Amino acid sequence: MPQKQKPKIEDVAQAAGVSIMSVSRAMRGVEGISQKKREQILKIARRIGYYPNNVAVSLAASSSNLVGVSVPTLFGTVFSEIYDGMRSTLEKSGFATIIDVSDYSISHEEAWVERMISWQPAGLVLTGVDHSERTRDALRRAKIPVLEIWDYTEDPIDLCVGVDHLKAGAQMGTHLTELGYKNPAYVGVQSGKDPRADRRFQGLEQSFDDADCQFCAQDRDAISATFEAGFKATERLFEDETINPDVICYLHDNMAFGGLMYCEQNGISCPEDIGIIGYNGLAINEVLAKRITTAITPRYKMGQDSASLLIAKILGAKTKRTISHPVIIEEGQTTRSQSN
Amino acid sequence: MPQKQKPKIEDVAQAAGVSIMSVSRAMRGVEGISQKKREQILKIARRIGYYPNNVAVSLAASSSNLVGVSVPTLFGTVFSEIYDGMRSTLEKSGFATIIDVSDYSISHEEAWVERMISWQPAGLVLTGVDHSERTRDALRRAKIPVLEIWDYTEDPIDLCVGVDHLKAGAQMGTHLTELGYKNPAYVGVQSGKDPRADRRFQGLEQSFDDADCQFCAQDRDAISATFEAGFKATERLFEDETINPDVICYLHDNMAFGGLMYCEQNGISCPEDIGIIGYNGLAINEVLAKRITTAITPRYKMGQDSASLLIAKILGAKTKRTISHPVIIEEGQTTRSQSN
DNA sequence: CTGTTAGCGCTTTCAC
DNA sequence: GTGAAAGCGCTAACAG
Repeated sequence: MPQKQKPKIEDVAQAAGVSIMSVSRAMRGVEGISQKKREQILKIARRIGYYPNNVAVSLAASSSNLVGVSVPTLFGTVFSEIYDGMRSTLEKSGFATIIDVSDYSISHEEAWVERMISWQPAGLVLTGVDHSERTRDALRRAKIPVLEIWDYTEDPIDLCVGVDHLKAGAQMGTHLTELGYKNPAYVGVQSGKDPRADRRFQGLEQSFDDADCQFCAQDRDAISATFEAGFKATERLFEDETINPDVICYLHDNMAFGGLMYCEQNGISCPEDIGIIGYNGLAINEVLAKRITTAITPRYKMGQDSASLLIAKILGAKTKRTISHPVIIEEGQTTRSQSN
Repeated sequence: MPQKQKPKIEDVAQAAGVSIMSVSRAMRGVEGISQKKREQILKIARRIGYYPNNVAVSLAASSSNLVGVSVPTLFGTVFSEIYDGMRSTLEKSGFATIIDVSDYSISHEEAWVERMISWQPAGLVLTGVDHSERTRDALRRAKIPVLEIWDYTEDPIDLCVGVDHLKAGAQMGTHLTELGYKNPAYVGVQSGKDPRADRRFQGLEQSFDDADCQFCAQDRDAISATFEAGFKATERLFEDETINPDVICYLHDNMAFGGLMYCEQNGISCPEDIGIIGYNGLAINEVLAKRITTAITPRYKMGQDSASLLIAKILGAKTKRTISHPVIIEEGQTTRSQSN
């Protein structure tokens, strides 16, 4: 019969006829107790429905099994997938995650980090490598393992697992110039909002520059990278008769899909009249008659790797500090060689 | 100059020349301290960079500002959107969320609830109304406010905000029979995996039954409701020449989109040869030439309402126990009247 | 291997 | 309005 009140460690100790320290050791699976006693205690704990109070555990041990994760958004599946990979791996090692959605705001992230540190988390995961000085300060002082994800730097606060977006942009640009595209347009969001997208854009620019081309237009009116924003931006692009791109580079597959839809619905043939390239390699691509040319990012895997690295660091194991994941250019049917 | 060590309440008290109790009261914004003193203390706290240790706060107060949220999946944007509405509302009231992804497993949920209770959360949010007896037991004993979301019941554990999926299914079915469809097929996932989808299916069945029709086929091979699963299931459906549906009801818009793609790529005209109906009203629909007929669920709003209700309950305010959100049938271009 | 003694940093309670 | 004392439930450090 379970008791009325929530059982505490003392109740287990009493029921088992041992000290609370023995129960503590048994529950945590640490050394310093005989195998026999441990099993007995665990059995009794289960019987009376005892679960350690995590709050008390964390206070006494001065650290919790919480990991704080800050992502800019949960829309668009990109961060959902990264997070999912991370969460499932962390969970296996007994960590729980507290999530934050910063909406791409550095100051939001800053406030969250400060609040989060009050939970004495075992680790913190931040998206990107752009943080406020105050955030860096708080992190430094708290001495908590910090992992930066999605973006890549050789010189992280602590650990970094991500994609070199500058390089990814350059790869895409090179791919396009090799196909013979000469007059690219760009569709994205407000400059400064998404640093990774901005870096990819720079990479694209460099590659095109190397081929003596430059962007004939940039549409950055969108607030977020949705299907509809891609559709609308493409509409604006084609309504302006002074520009005449041969390929449109979209921030993201979802925007690219919106753009593709605009073209199909307005008699613009792709890839004949216009090339389209996205980014990420999202699931929707799998079912399209005309698969979008894109750069595939290994999101779930990245999440898993991130978690492994962070766990290693938390447990004090030696690990590399950074992992850079390459993107894979996937040639779809929305681009083709221009040399005919 | 901030100190080397992480400042505690005592440091603030010393710096301000008051007792730690005054600092405690000032920080929490509770009564029992003069306005003047409070402001002084807060200023000093800010200056030396003091943040209350949440773990200690929670232990002493026997309750935390954490809210646990369990969702079956983060793919497909449905739960991301609900969660986002919830999170943003909770955050405004100072709550942080710990998320769980149960992968539609009741036993996973059970284990998580038990672990989560150890954090003395202010509240718990569970997806659906199907839980193990042991989960219900643990919840009852913990006396924590519990909110069930997405599904709907008049008799929740505690609070419930969601959609009546049986009714939603029936609405869709009635819509289809009124259009004159007589020979429906169903595409979903394994029966028992997603109780809400099963309930919608029942609703569909009832409506069709009322019109003396029944499902000519059901494809439930899929493990999850992805674009690709919808595509493949549709392929299987059309490869079987013995069945000849006039409309396919999909578990979810993503599957419906996959199905639509299969049709377009295989010379099957929609809505001429086959009708298609989805569920949820996802963002992708906004940019399609042929918008998918669907039932729109107010996901973000539901998240906000959920959070408001839970917060009210946590703060001890009187509120209604349940909110049922209606779905809105949106007639797209993938169905049409059959009476010609 | 086992148990005792001090806290972890804060809030509750109860004096003043 | 203010502060001293007594925990919240558990673990670290030590002693046996």
